[in-house]
Amino acid sequence: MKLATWNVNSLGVRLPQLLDWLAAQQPDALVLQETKLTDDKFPHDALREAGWHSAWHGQKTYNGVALLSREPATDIIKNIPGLDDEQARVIAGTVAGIRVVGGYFPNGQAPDSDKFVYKMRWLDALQGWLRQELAAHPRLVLMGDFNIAPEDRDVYDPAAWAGQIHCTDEERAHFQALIGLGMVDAFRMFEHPPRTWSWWDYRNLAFRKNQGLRIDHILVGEALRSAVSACVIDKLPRKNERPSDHAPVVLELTPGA
DNA sequence: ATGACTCCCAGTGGGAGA
Repeated sequence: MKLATWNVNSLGVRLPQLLDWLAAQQPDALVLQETKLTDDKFPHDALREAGWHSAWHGQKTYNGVALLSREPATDIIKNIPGLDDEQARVIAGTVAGIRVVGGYFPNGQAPDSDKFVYKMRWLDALQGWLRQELAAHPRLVLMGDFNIAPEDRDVYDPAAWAGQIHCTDEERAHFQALIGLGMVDAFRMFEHPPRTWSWWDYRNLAFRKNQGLRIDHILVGEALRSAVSACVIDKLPRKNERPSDHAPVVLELTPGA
């Protein structure tokens, strides 16, 4: 079984690349972030014609998430229950017995900003909800654009980024708190080349120079740990013309485990 | 050369992303 996450930075722009990637990768489920489409503009017909079911939760201009799957997802939840949030950042559903939670975590902009306060409040709410969700659905996968680089080895220039957004102690503590709920960072279950990132700035030739961050993650509930057979970042779409600034992250689970 | 972005909605610039 293959699950994946991809921040597409505008589904309107990236739909052809998404269809190509789906055809090549054949995931069982894929969560998208930054669709940047109101719900009436979601391209469900084009996806359905290509063989994919969709659930989506969007808004104008910013944010927007979706859950695509070969089989229809059930028990769909949009946003964090109990959190009063105008921003479309979460979609969850059950696919083939796996509880799939897709999230577009707030950016936070700067540690001294109102947006950072919102990021902390959002992370608190996510943690509270996921504690319950994991209890109800131990076979859970949380994936998406976390906008957190968990460790210095997830940052191309840790000295320059020290204390900066994505790298603050507060954000990293929240990442560890999610792990503490009983999940594992699937990427770190395996060896990878150093300087493996999931995001590269559009500016400064960052991709060519491989200056990036690992901020897109897949956390797997402990009940699924033994089923995890691979977790990789697929850099290929970042080499497209007009790419997203993020690369997909892909998880493989052993069937029947 | 040590520079070099891309969305969106606006409306010929500005905010946001990370």
